[in-house]
Amino acid sequence: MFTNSVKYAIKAVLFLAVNSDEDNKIMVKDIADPINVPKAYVAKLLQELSKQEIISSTRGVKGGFYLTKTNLKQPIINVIYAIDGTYRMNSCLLSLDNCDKNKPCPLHKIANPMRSKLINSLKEKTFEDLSLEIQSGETFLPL
Amino acid sequence: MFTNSVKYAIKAVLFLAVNSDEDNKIMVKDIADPINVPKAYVAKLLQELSKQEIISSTRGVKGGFYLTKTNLKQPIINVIYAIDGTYRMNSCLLSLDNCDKNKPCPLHKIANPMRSKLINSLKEKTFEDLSLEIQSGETFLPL
DNA sequence: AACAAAATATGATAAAAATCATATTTAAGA
DNA sequence: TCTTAAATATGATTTTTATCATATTTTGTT
Repeated sequence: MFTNSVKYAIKAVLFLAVNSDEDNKIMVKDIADPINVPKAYVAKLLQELSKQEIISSTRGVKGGFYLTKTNLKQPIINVIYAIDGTYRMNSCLLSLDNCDKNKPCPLHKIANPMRSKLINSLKEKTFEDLSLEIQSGETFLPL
Repeated sequence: MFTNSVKYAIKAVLFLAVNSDEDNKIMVKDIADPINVPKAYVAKLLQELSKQEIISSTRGVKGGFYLTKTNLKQPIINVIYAIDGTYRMNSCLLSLDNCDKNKPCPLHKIANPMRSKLINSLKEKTFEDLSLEIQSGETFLPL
């Protein structure tokens, strides 16, 4: 469904959502382990997310990654688009370019309503929303 | 979502569902082109599906691939499981091994109901069902 | 029986994704 | 201003997926 990169990126962002803010920046080495992602790999992903202003960072001593209030308001789908691009999430199940409502592929009717709903949820739910659910113990961000 | 291999395999199976039967076997070279998949690639996939008895084949002169009545009764998910295995389709969106109803990951609530529905549809719909929809012009199996 | 036409088995190559490594730049503190 | 600790930029390596190629086996036909 998602690439490893996106999965890791989402985990990292949610970890930041729960554990960081402007006054509590977190270094790569303190993120990688708890979310169970190789350090060098997550470093690269965080750098990319930072460049795209999905998350925030400062370098040097006392630096690290963190989320601002503004960052927190973003929908989770931003992470997916930033790392995987938009095509993968939005293309037809069989990757037929001309598949649409008027000329649906055989899996369109089966899959599309659900895919649309999923995408909408991913556009609706912000980092903050998901962070609150984790903090309330409704959901879990494990190893 | 799916690998290319699964996409190609589904297209090939549906092409056979519409165009073949015991008396009308189709050679690899006559499948590859209409479904727009490299010949050597689809050959390998068809051989694998045949070995797993998802589809039927005979070799030698007048041979080819085809679907029996029994083949046609199978759910489309069989193709997915045969080519990609079961893990990819069934694992949690974040690939967390211990994600379940009791300890849901942050995306579980968003994604799982829809994923379950999709999987159920793929288990329900047979090759034959989809073939009939194509033949009736409801859906399309294009390039 | 010999030939030809098909799938099958096997493996080689190419491209993409995942992973790892490191020199450079920036910022804080002594 | 020097040192140190962090992200950043860049790219190398490994693994997986996608793709291609071919010798072997089987089956119908002559």
